[in-house]
Amino acid sequence: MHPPAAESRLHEAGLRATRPRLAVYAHLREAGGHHSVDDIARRLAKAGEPLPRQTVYNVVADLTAAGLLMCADAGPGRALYEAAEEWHHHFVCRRCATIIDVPCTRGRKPCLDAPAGLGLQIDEAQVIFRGLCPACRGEPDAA
Amino acid sequence: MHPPAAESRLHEAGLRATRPRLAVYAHLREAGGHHSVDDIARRLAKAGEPLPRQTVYNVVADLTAAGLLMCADAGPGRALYEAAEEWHHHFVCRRCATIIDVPCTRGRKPCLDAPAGLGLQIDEAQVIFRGLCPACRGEPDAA
DNA sequence: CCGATTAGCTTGACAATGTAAAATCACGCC
DNA sequence: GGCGTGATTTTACATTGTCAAGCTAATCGG
Repeated sequence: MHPPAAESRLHEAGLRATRPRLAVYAHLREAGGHHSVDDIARRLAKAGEPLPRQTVYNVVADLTAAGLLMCADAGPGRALYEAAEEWHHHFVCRRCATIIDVPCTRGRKPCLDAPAGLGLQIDEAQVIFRGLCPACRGEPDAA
Repeated sequence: MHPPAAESRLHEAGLRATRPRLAVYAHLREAGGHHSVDDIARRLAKAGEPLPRQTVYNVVADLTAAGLLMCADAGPGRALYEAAEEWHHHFVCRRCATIIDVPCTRGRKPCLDAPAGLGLQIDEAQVIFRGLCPACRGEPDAA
């Protein structure tokens, strides 16, 4: 689940393949989904690889810069990271706050163009869909 | 700049037109742009209308629910609010973090459809554009 | 006009999240 | 083996957001 490719990709980015980095990356790949920094730290601690919070912040920042991780935009609040290969968007349920990946129609960045005339140079376009997930649609309007 | 319409709109939403609410709303309309909660509190304090932080949180939540304010998605971190009438998106500069409004091509929600087959009921789609703003494009790659 | 009820405001404390600075450790190189 | 750089760890701190309880003030019924 955590191919040695991770090491090469780190080296390509000029980063050393250290234990914390491999651990965070491997964990995100195995677990899948979207996780906050403290979430990652907690899970790694349970898995017998406790890392200081600050280290996870550093690792996550490095790996994101190296392109191994993506920071998932899901509205204000904590930053969520995921190990993703392909560019995609996110759906956030208004009721249960579940996050569901939404494949990008184009599959590459930027997948959407901003209106011309503003002089903007667009690198990427992240879409956040909001609404009700399948599970919450079925339930009544209970709080 | 803060038409009495604000009062009627509050009443329509079943809310009382109290001083804090009018102050926050008027300030956001006058100042324009995107502001965090503490930002609003600081500015109101300078303007001679100090409000407790918690009150601003309450007011902002109420006004957002009433449709007078919008919560601007601009990535993780603090929540930004703005007094907006029309649905639009945001551009965030990678260098200077400036936020620029991007008009929505459709102008109504949802302005984008998620792929079918996931069973999602989409209410709205917020797009975050990232790249370089006109000012930062001209500058060299200095940090 | 007076009291009861309710919405809203205020206060204080707290938890979560993110950031900064400095010390220690480990690897690669000479 | 000694040095220098990158990485990790530790410590401390600032910011952001939330919870709970009490108080104020506006509204409604008498």
